[in-house]
Amino acid sequence: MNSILARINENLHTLSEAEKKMGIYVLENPKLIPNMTTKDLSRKAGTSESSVVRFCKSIGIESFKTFKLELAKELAKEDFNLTDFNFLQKKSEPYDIFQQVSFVNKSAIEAITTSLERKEFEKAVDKILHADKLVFYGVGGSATAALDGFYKFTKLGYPSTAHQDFHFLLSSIPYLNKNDVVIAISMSGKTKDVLELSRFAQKEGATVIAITNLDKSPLYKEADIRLCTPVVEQDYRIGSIPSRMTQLTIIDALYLSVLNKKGENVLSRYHEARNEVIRLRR
Amino acid sequence: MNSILARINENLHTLSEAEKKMGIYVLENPKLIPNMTTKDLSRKAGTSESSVVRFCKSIGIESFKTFKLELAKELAKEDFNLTDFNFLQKKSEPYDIFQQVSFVNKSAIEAITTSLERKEFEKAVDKILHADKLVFYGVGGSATAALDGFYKFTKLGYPSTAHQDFHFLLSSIPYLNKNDVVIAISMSGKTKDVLELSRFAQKEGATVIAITNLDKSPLYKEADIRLCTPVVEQDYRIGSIPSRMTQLTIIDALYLSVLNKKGENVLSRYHEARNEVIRLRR
DNA sequence: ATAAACTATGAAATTTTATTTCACTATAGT
DNA sequence: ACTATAGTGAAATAAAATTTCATAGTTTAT
Repeated sequence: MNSILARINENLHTLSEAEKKMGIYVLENPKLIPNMTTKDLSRKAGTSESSVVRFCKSIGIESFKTFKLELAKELAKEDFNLTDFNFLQKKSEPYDIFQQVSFVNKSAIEAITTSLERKEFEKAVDKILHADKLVFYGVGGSATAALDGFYKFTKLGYPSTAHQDFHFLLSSIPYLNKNDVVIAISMSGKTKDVLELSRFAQKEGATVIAITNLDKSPLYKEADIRLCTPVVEQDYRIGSIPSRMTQLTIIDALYLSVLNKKGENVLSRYHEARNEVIRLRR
Repeated sequence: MNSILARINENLHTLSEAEKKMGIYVLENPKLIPNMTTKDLSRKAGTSESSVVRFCKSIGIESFKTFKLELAKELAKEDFNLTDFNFLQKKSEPYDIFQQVSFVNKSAIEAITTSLERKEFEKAVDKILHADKLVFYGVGGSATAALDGFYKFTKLGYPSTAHQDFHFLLSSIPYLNKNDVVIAISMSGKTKDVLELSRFAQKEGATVIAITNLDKSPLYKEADIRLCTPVVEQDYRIGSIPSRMTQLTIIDALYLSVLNKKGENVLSRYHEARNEVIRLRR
């Protein structure tokens, strides 16, 4: 089965009135969509252009253009359906599991293009570029990404933190100012600690960049800049595995973009540290 | 072969100067086209927006929009080709960098199949399944993977550690026994701390599973079980980024395999913890 | 050699399409 | 009954695609 259409079908009941009309029309005429405009589609589905755009966001795709593109691609494939997640039902052999998890991780990374908005990403890079201090915060499955960000941006010379301890971290927030950035990482966008921390930081004037699922969660709504990860199949066995890959890829992209923009200035220090690492290795 | 690209290739010599530039750019970067605008493409190809539109007509496609759509569909069908990593050379825009890093990460994961040996992987799963305690150790770029492993296997009820502090960690090694496992993570396989630790652990009777590049490094030679990551392009800008993805994917696969083998027994406790997490979220 | 005719090109204008904002409505919670 | 909130489409705005047009460079005819 087809993942975008399947996703629409599954979530049909969670959608609002106008969005449901959209969903039904799309499910009935998937092949027509890629050649339609928002106006066409809104007329056919009996809604408005704004609802078309909102519908795309609701099913986890950042824009109507991307929606059309992805749908076209999927319909083109039509057969290649390895997207079947109940592989863990039966007793699989370890090596099968390895191959499946590779596939899932790969697909998750592929899907980021559908959820990450270009403009938001550019805003994030720009903000970080001019930031004084960075705070990375994520708990549970998102702690890995926070640590990774902390590690990478420290290498670029940013005073950064990524403490796990919420109360410890809280005490550092009042020292943040307008040029400081909190990177709040939470798959669900509902994690209480992450939310509290980002609210507090905003109150103190810092900017909050959220790395979170494209979904109308509190964190999504409240963040200043949103870097969205795709909503992937939620199977409890896989848990946060593919999400963590997408979070990390976004961190990677931020890091490389900032490194690229900083240019030669930072590179010489970077190399200096690197050479020391190699020297100390022996 | 691919009909649109083939058509461009065949007719390249019949095209005018500006159109030829277009054709060459499209042939070199077909995957990027569907997400580009006329402006993007005209800049990259060194022509004007009008030439982009004219180019589409010249190769027999009525509009740029249709061109993008058709190209996307075709590429979706036969997705398997290029594996070239040297695109981070020039000054790129943030969003380009994002796309490139996604691609690199994806490719790296794909490549694990070529480096990870099935038998070694099965041995590793089996060993961990019967282990009493686990120690994850990795420094620098590999610290993320160590932390992630620590986090995951703790969820499965294993007494695990993943400390950063070498000397602190050393003091716990003499308490390891035959059933304990050290997962030593190092890209190069030459990192001094990781090597020392794994030698010490082996002397005390523990088993060392190495997650390291497929290469005749000291760690590769000395480990009891080798889970090899593919050797990917070593560009200092990308650094350890793709390697870290492969390390994490291996950890994921180990985790899921162990979870799967443990079966129902562990699942009930797992769910218990999970429900608490969800409850505490609100 | 020179003018006329033609061609290719990019800048700018126009049209179309997508996205955002905003005011209004319905509905739920107090 | 009164807020607060979510959902909606009309209208405004932004972005993207397409067309027009002036110009520069070629070719052709005389």
